[in-house]
Amino acid sequence: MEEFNLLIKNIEKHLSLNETEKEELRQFFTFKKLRKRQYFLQEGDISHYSAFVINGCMRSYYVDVNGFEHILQFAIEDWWITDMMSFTKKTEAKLNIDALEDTEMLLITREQQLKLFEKIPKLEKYFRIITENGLISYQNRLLESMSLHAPERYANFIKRYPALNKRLPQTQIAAYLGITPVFLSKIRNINNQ
Amino acid sequence: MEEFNLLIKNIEKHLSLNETEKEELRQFFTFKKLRKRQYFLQEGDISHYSAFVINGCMRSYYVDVNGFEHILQFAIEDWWITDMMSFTKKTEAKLNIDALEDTEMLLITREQQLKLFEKIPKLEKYFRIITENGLISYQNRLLESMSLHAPERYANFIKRYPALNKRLPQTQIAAYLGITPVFLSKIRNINNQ
DNA sequence: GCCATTAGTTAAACTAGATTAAGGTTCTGA
DNA sequence: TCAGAACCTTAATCTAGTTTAACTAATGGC
Repeated sequence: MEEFNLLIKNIEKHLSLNETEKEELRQFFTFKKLRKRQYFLQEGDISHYSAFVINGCMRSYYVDVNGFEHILQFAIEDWWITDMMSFTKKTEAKLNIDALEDTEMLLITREQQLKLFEKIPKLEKYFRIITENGLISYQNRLLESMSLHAPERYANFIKRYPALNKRLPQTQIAAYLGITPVFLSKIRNINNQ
Repeated sequence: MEEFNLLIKNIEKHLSLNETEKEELRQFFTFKKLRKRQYFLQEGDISHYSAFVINGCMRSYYVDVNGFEHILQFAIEDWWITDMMSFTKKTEAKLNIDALEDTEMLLITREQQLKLFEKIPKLEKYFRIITENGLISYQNRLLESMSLHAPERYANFIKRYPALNKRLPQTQIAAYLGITPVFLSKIRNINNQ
């Protein structure tokens, strides 16, 4: 199937697979489509799956006591997304994950993932690297949120994800930057003068 | 050597090792002591090592353009610390790491780590799990920094690390919470009334 | 195709937390 | 042992970003 090629390409950035391995790999994943606005995971549920996005766009976010959404991650094509805490420890998810656009993805359960590591041990390396990279990007995000003002954080966001800046509504970008849409509107306007 | 026992215990929380493996493991690590205030890593250098703390306390922090320090992580006994970006990609570190107390630790280089994975493949699992947990805690910290006010973040800090709250000077805790020492003083006083 | 919801703009009033400053205490190293 | 450094407190002033509100533009579900 066409969908697997993106995943295989992604894995092959880090290690090489022979044809048998590629064939085996497929058995461990299921394919799923989500409509725009559809939930992939809701707060309080257990995140049985980790998702690799083929196309479209997802987000993971936390809803605070006042009902405000705080976006931790966007995932477009070629990215992984899950609630890592819930996925690895089978605890109730604190995060929600839903689709911002119609989205296609490949899913794997934690159980299947662990079996996969036994069947094709080098995939443990792949997921270690993916996780290292995820850790790095959260660390970076935390660092920026502590040391930069909103206009600088927005400037970095544009530089890092120019496509997302055009593709996503301003409310979502504001919820990612940790500011209100009102203030993002102000920042954008100051930038345009 | 006595020092290795803590590391082995830590590994054995996640998988079991036989005596031969324990013996092999030792070859990959070096032992190091740091005096209080001594650097383990300076911004701009390459983080050749990842450190497992045996006793004492370290911190990783970022110094912003105005010279203010923002602490990303404290590491006391039984914790790992490094600049993951620099360690895995051999890029110039953005972070500084130094000792807040006299500290003893075990070090491993990235090259040795990768060799270790070949020699004892199940240790790749160990480091995958350690990295998953690191990712979870950064994710959690980001989430709190976005959705909670300083007094609530401080309350969580006390709950999570009661020992550190007593052990560390207020300046360091403030730099971890992302507030000024002046404001932390205020929070503490309001709490005591 | 229309009405209701969602998204964006602008501006005024407000607040969490920063900054500055001054005074007091506790560490530390030569 | 003592001088400078690091640490802590309190209070006044300031500011980045929020809140509220009133208006306009774009979407989408029936």
